[in-house]
Amino acid sequence: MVSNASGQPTVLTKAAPAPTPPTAATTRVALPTGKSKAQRVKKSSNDPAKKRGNKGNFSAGRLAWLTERLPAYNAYADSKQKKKIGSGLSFWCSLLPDYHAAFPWRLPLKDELPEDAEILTALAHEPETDEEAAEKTQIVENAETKIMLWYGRQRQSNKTTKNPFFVTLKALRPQGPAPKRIPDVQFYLSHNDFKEGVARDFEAKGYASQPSREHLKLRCQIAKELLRKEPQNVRDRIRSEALEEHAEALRLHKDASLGLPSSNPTAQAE
DNA sequence: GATGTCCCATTGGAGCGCAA
DNA sequence: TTGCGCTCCAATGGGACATC
Repeated sequence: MVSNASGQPTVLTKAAPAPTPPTAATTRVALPTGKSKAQRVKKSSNDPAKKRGNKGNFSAGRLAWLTERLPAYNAYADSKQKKKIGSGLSFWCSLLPDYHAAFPWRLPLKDELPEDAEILTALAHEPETDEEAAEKTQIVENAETKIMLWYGRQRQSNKTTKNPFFVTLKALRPQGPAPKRIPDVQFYLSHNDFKEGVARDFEAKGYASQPSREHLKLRCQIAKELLRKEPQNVRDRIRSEALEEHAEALRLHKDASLGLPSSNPTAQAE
């Protein structure tokens, strides 16, 4: 049995990470006297081994292997064809077996492939006990989860960092919820073909002398009554036009959320 | 050189939308 | 209904830097 030299987790943990006490990294304390934060000179290292931050889950060899297949993953993701893993049609159906063939399950994620063929064979040795079989299942599932997350993140970070307008477009996205469909009676009330009729009734009933805060309520009452008296084909027309208008409003909201240009000339001018 | 602090890169997990 | 893909956020590890 090959021990996990790099101490990587071999069990998938679904529970939330235990809260950790504040560390130097999480607690911000005022800088000591001397150079301010802005005065500090950032020195970016070209040496990947000396790069700041978390070193990640994968060895350099594995990263290279995964990176090679990133364009294929991007093409698969762009196609929006969601296929189940195991269906034989998913990107993962070919990638994951290839990965496990290239990197033996007993080799810790952060360890490089050994050059010695004998060691390689030993690392790929199939489990002999139930215990080992369970361990292999966990290791394989763990690795596959990490691989899928890795690809998703690579794709996301590429999209956001390669598009210079991403931040600006994001800021311009609508903050509110999607527009709601107004009731048919409200649509009827504001419809060019019927609003005059409502106004006539409003005048005829002498509602204009009522307090202005009551006007909207009274107009709605009239519209409700008039709509009820309309023939079925008119009521159907109102319903379909209201649905159409709502669908258009939803489409515009979605486009704006995605940062797409509006098809509405007025909105474009703004 | 040792120590303390900052800050970057990466991660896991939750939650949501949507296609199958 | 299921589960994949995506997004967001807090946590983590560790190099860079300033100070003593």
